Order: sequence, then structure tokens, then C-alpha cells
Amino acid sequence: MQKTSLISNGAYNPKEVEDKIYQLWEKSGFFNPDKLPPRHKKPFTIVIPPPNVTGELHIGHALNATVQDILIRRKRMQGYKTLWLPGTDHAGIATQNVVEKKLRKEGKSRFDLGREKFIEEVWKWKEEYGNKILNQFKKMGSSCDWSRTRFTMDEGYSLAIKEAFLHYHKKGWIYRGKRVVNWCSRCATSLSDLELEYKEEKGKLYYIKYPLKDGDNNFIVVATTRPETMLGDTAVAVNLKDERYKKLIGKIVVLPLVNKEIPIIADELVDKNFGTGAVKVTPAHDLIDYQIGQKHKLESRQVISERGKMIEVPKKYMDLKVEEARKMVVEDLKIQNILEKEEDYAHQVPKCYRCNTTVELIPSLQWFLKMEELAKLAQTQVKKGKIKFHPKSFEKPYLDWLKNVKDWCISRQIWWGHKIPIEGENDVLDTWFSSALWPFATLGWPASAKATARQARKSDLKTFYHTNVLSTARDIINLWVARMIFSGMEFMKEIPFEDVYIHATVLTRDGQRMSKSLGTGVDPLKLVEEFGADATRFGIAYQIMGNQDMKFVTDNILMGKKFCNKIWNASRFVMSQIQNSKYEIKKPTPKTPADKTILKALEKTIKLTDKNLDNFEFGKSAHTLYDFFWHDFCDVYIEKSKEQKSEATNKILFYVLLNSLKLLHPFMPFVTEEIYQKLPALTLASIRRSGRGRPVKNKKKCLMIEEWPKN
RNA sequence: GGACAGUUAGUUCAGAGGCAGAACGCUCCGUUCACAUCGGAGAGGUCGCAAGUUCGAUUCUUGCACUGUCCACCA
Repeated sequence: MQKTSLISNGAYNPKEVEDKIYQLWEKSGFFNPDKLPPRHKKPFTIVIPPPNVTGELHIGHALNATVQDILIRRKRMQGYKTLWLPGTDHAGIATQNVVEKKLRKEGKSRFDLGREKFIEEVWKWKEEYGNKILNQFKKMGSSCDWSRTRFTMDEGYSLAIKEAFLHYHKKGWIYRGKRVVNWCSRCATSLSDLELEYKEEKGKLYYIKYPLKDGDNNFIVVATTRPETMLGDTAVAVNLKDERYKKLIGKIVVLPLVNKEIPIIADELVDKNFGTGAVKVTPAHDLIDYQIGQKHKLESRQVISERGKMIEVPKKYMDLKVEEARKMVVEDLKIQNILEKEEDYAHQVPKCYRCNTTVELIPSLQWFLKMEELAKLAQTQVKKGKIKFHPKSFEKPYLDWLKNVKDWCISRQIWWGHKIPIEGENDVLDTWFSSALWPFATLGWPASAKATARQARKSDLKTFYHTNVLSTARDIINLWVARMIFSGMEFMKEIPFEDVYIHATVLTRDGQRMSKSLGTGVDPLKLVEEFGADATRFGIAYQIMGNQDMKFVTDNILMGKKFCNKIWNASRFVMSQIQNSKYEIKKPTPKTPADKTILKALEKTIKLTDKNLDNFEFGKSAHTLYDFFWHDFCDVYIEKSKEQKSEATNKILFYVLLNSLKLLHPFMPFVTEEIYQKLPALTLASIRRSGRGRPVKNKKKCLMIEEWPKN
């Protein structure tokens, strides 16, 4: 029979469709806002949160790609000049680490290669994995403008970095100084506070007797979790108001194991109620102690090196690793009978967020960016409501963080990254220094900002900045979002985006964090392979219900696959009915109660979908569309249509199908586009009209740029 | 230590001051008629715990417990 020729097979096979359709889209040029038809005037922009070029995508990327593509595709259909700008992040430490890991397998270290060779290796890695990642986005159906793909270390971007750094430098906001900083001895670099991950460890609280110099057998007992740092103590501190110790202030103790004389001082930072109320002061390896040291002009004695080993200590401890030194110090204290007691003590230990090594605090010469003014810029925009978080509850922690923010240590002692643009400087910039410029550096800043007025008028920067939505994960709100906001205000004098959508964090079924090392990660491409891209997208979107967390299950993706098939088959049925008819796009007149009901339901579905998507309620809109299509349309109306069998019924079948395809397209672009392409051209020609309302023949292009349904 | 979120069917989640819902899974029945990736029927829940408000609470309030995340210089 002829009717089967429209869509020949009863089962939808994504593998036969997806690559073909993606090529059709790419060929159409419509991913590129400049090539969209004239009706697309007002810009709508999303810049992708650039994935690290460390490896492959995880399910969180798939979630975010789905969200962004839904937003972009709907806006495109609504007639916006849409740009979804893609790119990747060089991700300094992270990428350097994966390449080092690879080298280690070959028995080499980065030092064997030397800086230049090593960086060459990282570039090779970047080429391979950067492209892989972008291809993975394509497989998900992402409608990015690939002609505008950027990388945080491409040529233009490097100019942006220099411009930004020198700008701050000129303002006097960048300074260099020796400070106690977070130090990862494995990565051999400083880290900002945001790059630490605290993990609870069961340690001990050691109570150590420090003997008074001129007090027969008198002691002052200090409590510490880090006995090995006592080798660098330069004072003991108590609270001035602490009656117990009042008499001792100003006296001298003899530091055990080292035999150095150090003073007992008073400082308000000491908590009377913790431990014994007396603390050892190690200005070189603790932040509070550093502050106390500054105030009291104490000597700072560094005893832990950049490689995490003991230095400048009595011979027997020299060169020991920190943990080994701790053991030996405790043993020696026991031998000398000056370890009063030890208590179990659980505390939060800072770890390097990239390699999980315990982070030490050590004094080091670093570059800092003053945050006082910048933090204000970032706060104001959110307080004034110029930038809105969705959900709104994320604004509070954002503002809290900015209120207490310290100067930003922007130098890193690694090799992979932007060199600090100062003569003779070997360090590179924190990778987040470059991501902070992403929304405008990707659009041509600073080059186009300096162009002639005429060029600038036409520039991407002018057209697409500020962008509209930023969709990202909540763990980088401070690390990234805050910094983009103050950078945007500082350099562009304008917000970088209006809406910040914080998507759910994807957890495993058991509520655990997804982790490659634990083997609990899910590869989105395997899902695409097994269920198809539309099913994966729909299944993910279906689960986005506004919670902070999302326990990921494939059940919904299976449902998505079945839904694709349902859409496919319903379309086959409708096409078999409308074969010899001509149909108009305008709303048909209902003749029966069933007609009336389905048109009403469609109207309601359009309204709800618009409302939900405007509010970033992706799950709700997916539910609404599913219920409408499967139940209202297929279960009820299509069944009814088999009884009604009339020309009027066919008109309604076609009308409802076409509008459903449009509504579903942002969620399931492949299957809907494929069906649209199979709709008879004759029919469609009659529904497409020119500006003057005359029919235009054979103008059918893509569902991707069809007009979004209106009520 | 602070903040935010969650706790409802075997699983993942909706829901609303008045008979407890969906999807997947499970059980039974049904293939000439778009689709077995389907259709129909069914089993399955003290709505985390406790108190309060109310004629009535799974829903509102408070407290607690547990889970997750973010923030935090208590050694």
C-alpha cells in the first residue's frame, strides 16, 4: 500500500535518523544566527559552560546540553536570532594532571620532558579530547554555532587575558606578596580556597606540655591536631581574658624537641574553650597563626617545604614526609613524657580538588587580585535583581560568599595555562581567571571593542552581549559565576547574562555522587547508542523536577525511547489519513465534542509548555507534553478519529500533530524533524505563507525554524 | 559550626487542608484494523518520627532523625 511509503517502518530507529538529520541541520546553516531567515531579529544568546578538555562528557554535561538546547531551540522557533556559542576550557591543573598521569604510565614525568615538550603533549591531548567532546555535543543534538567555537587558550583569548591582567594591574588591584597560601605538594602549585575540598578525617587532638623556662617543673599545655608543626612554633598564645593563664603572659617557654625559647603572648583570636585554652602558634603553616604572627611581629619559621617534606628542623626530622614526621614527633613526645594525653578528634582536612592530596598551608610568593571593589560589583547586580538566579535560593550563598571574600590568589606554579603577562614571570594564571572572561572574550573582546565604530556596530560583541541565560552546576557558583559577573561589569560595564539557571546535580540511583573513579559515572553516549539521543534527552528532561539533586535512572530514558516510537507511529497513522488532502495551518473548526476536547487540550498544552519553559521547569513541560500526546491525542482522539472518519477530522489530526511536533522539537529534535521532513511537501507548501499571505511553494525547510505554536 | 534541599508504591518522582497519583517494574488478559517499543485489567503506600493548629493534617507550624550539597581560619 502507498500509505506506508510516507514513513515506511513501524519501529523508530534513531540510528538511521540522527546523523542524517544532524547533517541536514548543519547544511542548513541555521545554527549560525547570521544565516537565519529575516524574521529572526532579536538576539538570544547562551554561551556554553566550556567543558574541561580533560576527558569525556559525563551525564551532568548531557543534562546541561539538553537544558541549553531546549532553551535555544524554542527561542529559535519563536523567531529570535539565536546563538549558542560552544567551546572548551583548558582547565589548567586538571588537564595538566591527566597528561601527567598518562606520562606516568609510560614511566615519565613532566620534568623528564621539560616545559616546552610537556606543553606540546598537552596541546596534543587538547586536540584529541577537545574535538571528542564537541562531537559528543553533536551526538546529543546540540544546536551550537560551531563556526564560533572558542577555546580558553586560543589566540584571541590570550589577548583578552593580557588585556584583563594589565587593566587590573594598572588599577593597582594586582599585587605580589609572600603569603600563607594553600599548597598542593603533588601538583606543586598554590590553590585558591575554592579549589579545596574538605574531607572529614579521624585524627587525634594531642595535648602537649611546653615547659616554662624558669619555672621549676611548670608547664603550659597546648592542644593540637598537627603536632609536627610544633617544630615551627614561634609562640604560645592564650586569651587575655583567660584567668588561668593571666600570670603566664610574657613568660618564656622552651619549645620541646627544638629547644628554642618562645614567648607566651595574648591574643583575642584564641578561644578559651577549645582544648586547654592555650595554643601553639605556627605563623608559617596556619592562617590564624599567620594573623597572630603579623600582629605580634613573630618570626615565621617554615618547616614544611613545597614538596611536602620537613625542612629547617632538627636533623632527625629532616626530609620526612609530614605524616612520618607526625608519628615520630608523637613518639618522641611520649618518650620525653610530655604528651599529656591524646583524644580522638574528627576534623575537616583540606584536599586538592584535582588530585585529592592533603593541602598544606605554606608561605609563598604569589600574585593576588584585590577583591574588595570587584566583589561589590558582583553583589550589586544580584541584589538589584538585574541578574536572577533560578532557583532564587542560590542567591543567598552567592551573596554570603562575596561578603566575606578574600583576595584571589591568581598565580599557579604549573606549566599548562596562560603565562602571567609580566616580564620574566614563570607562573601561569589560575584557570578561572580565564573562564571569568568567557561571556565576552568569546564574542571578540578586546579586539572588537577597539575596532572602529562602524566595525563595532556589526560585531558579535555588540550584537550578542549581554547574553541571556547561563545554565550551570551549583558547585561553581562562586568559582565561576561570581567571577564572570564582576568581570562583565568591570570590562563591559554590563551584566554578562540575565538569568542564571542552576541545574540539578546528577547523583547515582543510591544518592551517591557520580564518580569515574568509583565506577558510578554514566556515559551519556552509551545511552545515546542504546536508546537514541531523543530518548536520552527526553528521559533526562523528564527527571528535572526542580530539586537540587536528581537521582539518575535509565527507566525514564527507556520511556523516552518508547515515546519516540509512539510519536513515530501516531505520525504514520495521521499521514496515512491525510494522503490526498490539503491542509491549512490555521486552526480547524471543531465539529464534534471530541474535536472540541482535543483542540482545547492542545491549547492548554501550549500555554502550559510556555509557562513552564519560561520558568525553567523542564520536567513539568516534558510531563505535560507526554501526557497530552500519548493520552489525549493517541489514546483518545486518534481512536475516536477512526470512528469519525471525515475530512474535518483529518484536518484536526494534521493540525494537532504538526503543533505537537513543534512543541516536542526542543526536547526531541531528531525524531520530530525526521517526521516533519516526511510530511508531504504539497501539504506544507500550502501552509507556509509569504509576508503578504500568499502561499509559497516548496519552501519547506526545517522544523527547527518553524514557527513556535501560538494560541 | 552555618545555610539550602530532600524524606510519598519495589524503584525514580509528581501532588494537594477533605476517597493517595504517574512512569518503570510486577501479575493476568488481549496480536488481521498507526504502534507488542502496544492496548485493557490488577496487586502494591501508617505519605521519615513526634508534638501543635484545625471539624479534619500526608499537605500548614515547630522540634527531632536521617540523606545530599554548598559555605566556614576554631588549633
